[in-house]
Parts: sequence; structure tokens; C-alpha cells
Amino acid sequence: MQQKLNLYNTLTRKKEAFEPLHAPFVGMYVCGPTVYGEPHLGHARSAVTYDVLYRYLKHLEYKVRFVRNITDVGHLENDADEGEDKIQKRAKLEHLEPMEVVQHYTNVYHQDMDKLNVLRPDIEPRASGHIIEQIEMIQEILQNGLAYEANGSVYFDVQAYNKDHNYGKLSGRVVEDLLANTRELEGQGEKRSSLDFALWKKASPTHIMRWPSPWGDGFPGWHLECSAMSRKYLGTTFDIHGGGLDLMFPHHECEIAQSQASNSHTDAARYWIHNNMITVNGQKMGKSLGNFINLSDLFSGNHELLEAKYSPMTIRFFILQAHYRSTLDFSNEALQAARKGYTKLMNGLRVLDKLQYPAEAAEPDAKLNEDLLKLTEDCFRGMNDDLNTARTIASLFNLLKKINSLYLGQLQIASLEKSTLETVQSTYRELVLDVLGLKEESTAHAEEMLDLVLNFYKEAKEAKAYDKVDAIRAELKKQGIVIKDLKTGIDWAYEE
RNA sequence: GGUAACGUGGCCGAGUGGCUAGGCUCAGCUCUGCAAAAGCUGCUACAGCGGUUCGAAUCCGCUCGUUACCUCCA
Repeated sequence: MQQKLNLYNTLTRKKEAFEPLHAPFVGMYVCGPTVYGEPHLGHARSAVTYDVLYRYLKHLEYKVRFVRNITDVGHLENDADEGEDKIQKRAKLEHLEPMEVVQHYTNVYHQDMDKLNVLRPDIEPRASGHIIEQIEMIQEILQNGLAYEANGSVYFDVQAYNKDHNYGKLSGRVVEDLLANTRELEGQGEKRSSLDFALWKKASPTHIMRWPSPWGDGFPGWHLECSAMSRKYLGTTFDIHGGGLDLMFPHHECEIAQSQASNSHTDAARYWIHNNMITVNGQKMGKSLGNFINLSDLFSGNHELLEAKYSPMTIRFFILQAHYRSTLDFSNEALQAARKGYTKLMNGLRVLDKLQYPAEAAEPDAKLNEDLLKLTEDCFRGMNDDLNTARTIASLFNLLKKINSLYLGQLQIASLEKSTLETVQSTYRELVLDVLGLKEESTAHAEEMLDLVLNFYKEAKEAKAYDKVDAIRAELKKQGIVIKDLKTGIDWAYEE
């Protein structure tokens, strides 16, 4: 089962065998959220995608350092000079300190990701905590002659850079085409070219989030944080850089340019991975379209597009049932199908635990053994083929059919090799729980079940079936629950 | 306008030259006191038209349709 993990690298537009720079160590950087609003389904897709990559790399016994940033400064509403910082805008609206906004939405993001069973990254750096590193990087780029200062701001000189480098290598853009087709935006007077992007922006007198710099008070450009922080924690070259497809241009293109133009002189990462978007009725779910669905809405079912509420694991399964590079279309029907599929997979987990290898083996069934082992290999084949969780899940369902048949006695456990059964059990458990990161979501409510038991208790008592009454009492006591026969009725309490 | 994708059966969604993807839905069967679960079987798939090939959903061309990026977005 020693297959290689292959990943699609946007830089080369090919699937490539994954070879870490310094095995068994793997460095992985993913663009995290800008914390100025509620996390939505798109955030979930990105987070779940890289969570599975992180989990799978760990499953392959790599020692992974996973860095995912929190953008809390510098992300402007638009590229024009008067573009307002997203965080600051929100802070003004809500009469809060910018850092209160940042903290609030960071907390919400963490809570929602926890619900989705997304593992926390090993390092979660914030842009505002790395101003010094960003200023250093700007100075390097200035010294290398690939940036210029203008009126207290510093801009990256794309055309100067493009003489010796290829600006556009990641996204397939051509500088000449970009120049010919760039839309005219207001207030780009300071820039030498419309393609140039800000490394440092001068803060206007009313701008709250500001830091001193060699160029006066200001704040860093959005693209810079990722370059500076990935370098700090993962080195000048690291293995994997991930993010949403919409960040490929300009954000990731700029990251590469900055890293090349600084003293790092690298593309930063060797494998650039991009997850695709969630669509609603075939259209991208986006802020500007106003058709995005927050995770809290999905969990509560409180949204005009939602016919029901959908649990975190349903959403996780929904995301995993598509390949991460395909668009994934939202619909109630699809979510409801996902809920059933997820439940089926969970039920399989319990069935699996009940399969016991019998004391006496029967006539071995070579074909059945072979089939089962092939199915387990198929599960990994899907994962290794560019993290194709859709294929892995399909294989798991195929495996599950056999598991159910074994459970029902339609296939004989005894006709299996013991090792085959063990492989089936470990493969299913490891993939579902550890790699895909699905977990059981109990829909049963303990108190309601307790009420049910108390009703039986009451009936037994009325029928004077005291052996049954005593048995119920004894069983509940094992759970730390005592029954209280009150004059007013039957109640319960935790045993003290 | 430039660039890049995509169009698979009722729905979602895999699949890059020949082997049943899978899930959900629907119908039937087995099991069953009734049901459920589970198993089995079935249901008009590969936008259209050409071409390459012994053979194409898969490669090439054209047509139609949809989308994404080029502005903030995961």
C-alpha cells in the first residue's frame, strides 16, 4: 500500500509527486480569514480542504508545521488610495476598537471551525503582530531596487520586477495584457503603474490602525503579511502554500513577487495549492453578490435559502464529497443527501466495532479477501490522487456494503483472513475519523431518553412489577442517576 | 475585451482512451407482527455536430450554453 501522494501544483499546472524539502518535516502555509465578518460556507471549504491535507500528511507520518494566518490589518476595501481598511470600517460601524472587531470575529471563526472538527494550526500569526518583519521585508525590496516610495507609501514596482522575473507565473497572467486591460481606478496617482501594489500605505490623519515606519506612520499592504510571516515561521522556501482560488491573483502572485524581490529570492513555497469556490445556483458565493451563507445560519437553519438546519458534520461531509478543485454547488437537496450519506458512514463505524473474528476459521474465500483488500487500497488511492476525497468516500461506501453484509451474515467473517478483517477495520476507522475528520454527532438527547425510561419505570410501578422497577433503578444508578419517587410524581437527580 | 475553466443519468458528484464510481431520490424484491436499518435489482448519463482511433464521457476542431479571475472575497 506504499503509494505516493500526488498534489496538483498551480505553479506547474500538473499533478506532482509530493516530496518534502526536508523529510520527514513538512512546512505548510495557508491563507486564513480576514476577521471582519462572520465565517461563511466558503471559509469552511478552505478550512476543511487544508485540514484534510494536514491530517493526511500527519497520517503519512510527516512532521507537519501548519501555519495559518489571521489577517487583522491592511486588507482594504479596494485598491484606490482612499480605500478603507475592512477592519476599521467595521469598527466604525459598530463603535468598537478595531482590535475588538478582530478579537470577536477571530473567536467566532475558531468556534465555527472547532464545530467543523477543523484542527487548529500549529502557529496562527496575526499581521498586526508582525509589523517589524514586514518593514524589514519592504526594506529588502527597496534595496533591491524593486519598490519605490511615494508620499509616505511604498509600492512594489511590477514592471521593474518583471524585467528579470516573471510576474504572472502562478496565475498565467502576462504583464503586457494586464497593462492593456486594467480598469481605470480612482486615486492611483502615486503609483507609477496600475499594476503596482502597496507594500506600505501612509495612514491618513483619521486612520486608526497605524504604526511608525521609516516612511512615516502607516500600515502594511495586504499581500505582505503572508510573505513575511511564512518566511519567519517556515523559512525562505517551504513545502506547501494553500488558499482559495480567488486569492491566486493578485494575492498569491504578489506573494511570490515579494519573496523573489526580497533577499529570499524564492517562490516561497514549492507546491501552490488552490481550492475552488462554493456556488449558489451556479454562481460564486461572494460578498459582493450578497448570496453567501454564514456558518451560523447553516447550523441554525435561519436563512431564506435554507429549508432546514444542517449540522457541522453534514457540512463537512458535503464539502468532502466533492474534489477540492471543483466548484461545489450549494442546494438544500445536496445538503440533505449529504446528511444521509454522513449518517450512513457513521452507522458503519458502529457496525465495524461489532465485527468479531470467530474462534474457528471457515473455508477461506480468496476472492472475498482480495476484494476487500482492493477496496481498502482504493480508499488510499483516492487520497493519494490529489486528495480526491470524493473517490475515497465512494470507496468507503463500497467497503461499507461488505461490512454490512458481514455483519448480517450474508458474507462470512470466518471466511476472511484475520488480517483482512483487521485491515478493513483500521482503514475504515482511520480514514473516516482521523483523515476525513468526521466524528459522531449524537442526535439523541439524554434528558429525553431519560424521560422515556422514567415512563417505563412508572408503568412498571403501577403494574407492581417490582423486579423491573428495581432493575431500572439499578441500571440508572450505574449511570450516576437516582430516581426520586415524590408524592407529586417521578423525578430524577444526579447521584451525590 | 484579455485569460482560464466547465457542461455527466431526477438531484449532487467522481472519472483523461477499453474495466459497475459513489451518495441522495424513485420503483421492485429479500428480511420483517408493522416498520426501520441492511442487502439485492432496476431507472431516459456523459451539451450538440464533426474528426482522430480497432475503440472516446475521456484526445482534436467547430457550435451552443454556463462560470471564474482581471476590483474586495475562502
